[in-house]
Amino acid sequence: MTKGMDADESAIGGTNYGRVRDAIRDRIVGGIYLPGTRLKVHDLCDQFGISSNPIREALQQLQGEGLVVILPNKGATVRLIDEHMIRHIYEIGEGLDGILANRCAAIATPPQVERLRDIQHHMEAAAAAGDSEGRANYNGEFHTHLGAISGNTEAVDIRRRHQNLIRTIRQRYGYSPYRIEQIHVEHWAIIDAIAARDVAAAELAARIHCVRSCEDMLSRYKGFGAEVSEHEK
Amino acid sequence: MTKGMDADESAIGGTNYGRVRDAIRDRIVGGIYLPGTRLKVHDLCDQFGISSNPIREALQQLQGEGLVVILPNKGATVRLIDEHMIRHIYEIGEGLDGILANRCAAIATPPQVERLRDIQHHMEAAAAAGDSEGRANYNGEFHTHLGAISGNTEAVDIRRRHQNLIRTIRQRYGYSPYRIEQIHVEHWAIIDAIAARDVAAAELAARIHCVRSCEDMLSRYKGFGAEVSEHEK
DNA sequence: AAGTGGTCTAGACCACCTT
DNA sequence: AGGTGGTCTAGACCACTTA
Repeated sequence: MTKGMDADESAIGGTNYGRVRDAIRDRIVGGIYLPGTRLKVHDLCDQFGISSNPIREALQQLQGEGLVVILPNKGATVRLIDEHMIRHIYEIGEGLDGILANRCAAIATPPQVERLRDIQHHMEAAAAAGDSEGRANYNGEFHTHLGAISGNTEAVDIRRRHQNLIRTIRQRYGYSPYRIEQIHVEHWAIIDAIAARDVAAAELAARIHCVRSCEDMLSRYKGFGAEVSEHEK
Repeated sequence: MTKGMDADESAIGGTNYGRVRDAIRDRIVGGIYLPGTRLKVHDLCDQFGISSNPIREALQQLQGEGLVVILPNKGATVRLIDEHMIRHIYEIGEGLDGILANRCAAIATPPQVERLRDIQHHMEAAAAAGDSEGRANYNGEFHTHLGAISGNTEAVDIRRRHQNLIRTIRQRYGYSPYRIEQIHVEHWAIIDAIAARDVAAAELAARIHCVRSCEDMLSRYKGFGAEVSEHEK
C-alpha cells in the first residue's frame, strides 16, 4: 500500500508529477477545465489517487507554462484570458512569426518547402471534408514545421505555449465563417515567399497572417459579450 | 520545533518556496551558481534549513522561468547556454523588441519619450564614471521602460527572462571595449525614431540594436574558447 | 471559532550509478 | 550491493475566510 504504483496504466517510465501535469494540461487545453476554474490540490489528490506533493509540483510547472496562476496561500486557478492578453499574444506572434518566416525564407531547402505545401494541402482537404479537428491539427503542424525549419527551438516553445492558451478560447468562440478560407490564402502567401527566398515578403506575409488572426479572434470574443464576469482580483 | 518559522528574517508574508526561488534566482543571475551547476535538493535543504518540498517547488518554478533544467529522476541543474541558444534568444529579441519599438513609436507620449532620454543620459553618465553596475541597471531600465510604454506585459516578461539568462553569461564574458559607446548610439536611434513617431524606423533601430548585441556577445563568447566541456547529455 | 484548503515536515521508497 | 539523491506519502501546521 505504500507507494501508489499499483495502478494499471502507470506503464513504462516517468514521474507522477509529469503524468499529472500532462493530464491537467490536456484538460485545460481541451476545454474541460475552463479559464478561472479553481484547481484544488485535495480534489486532484482524490482524482489521481496520489498525495499532494506531486500535484503541487505539476501545478507549478503548469504555471511556468502559463496555463495556470498560483497565488501564495490562495492556490491555483486556470489562467484567465482577457482582450488585453489576446492582443499581447498576437502581437508577440507577429514579432516571432515574422522573424521565423524571415529565417525560413533564407534557409529552407526545397524538400522542406514541399513539406509545407503538402501539409497545407492536407489542411485544405480536411477543411473541405468538414473535419475541423483534423484541420486544426494540420494547422498546428504547419506552424510547427515552419518553426522546425527556422531551427529556433526557443521561439517555437513560446509559440506552442501561446497556442495552448489561444486554443482554450478558440474552441469556445470558434472562427468566423470566411476565416478558414482566408487562412489558406495567407498560408500560401507565406509558402510562396519562402519558396522564392524572399525574406521580406515572407516576414510580411507571416505578420499579416497574425494580424488577421488576431482581428478575427477579437471579433468573435467580443461578439460573445463580457460573459466572463468574476475574475481574480 | 515543528515549523521552521522561528528564523529571524521570515518577516511579513509569503511562502518559503517563494523565498527560496528568489534566493536561488539571485545566485544564478549573480554568477554564484554557474551554468551546469547541480542543484541538489538535500544541500539546499541544509542551507535554507527547511525540508525538501518547498525546495523542489522553487526549482520547478525556476525551470518555468528557464533558469534551471529538471530531468526526471536526475534532478536540477543551472541551465547551460550554448551558441545556438544565444542566437535563438537574440533572434527572439529582434522580433519582440522590433514590435515593441514599433508600438512605442505609435503610442508614446512626450513625457514618456522624455523619460527615455533621461534614463539614457543617466546610463551614459554612469558609463563615463566607470560605474558598470549602474550602467547595467540603467540599461535594464531603458528596455523596461520601452516595454512599459508598449503595454505588452507578456512580451516584457519573456524579455526579462531572457535578460536573466543573458546576464548569467554576460557577466562572465563582458563587453567588447567599443561596444558600450555603440550601444548609446543605437539607443539614441531608437529614441529619436520614437520621438518622431516613425514606427518603421523605430522597429528597424531596435532590430539593429539586437543584432549588434548578439554579434558582440558571440564574439566574446567564442573568444573564450570552448571551455565548457562536459554538459548534460 | 470553525472550516477550508494551502504549505511544510519527517521519513519512507525507489531509480540510477558505482563498486 | 551499496550509496546517492530524486520522488512520494501521511499528516501536522497555519493562513484566510465563513459565521
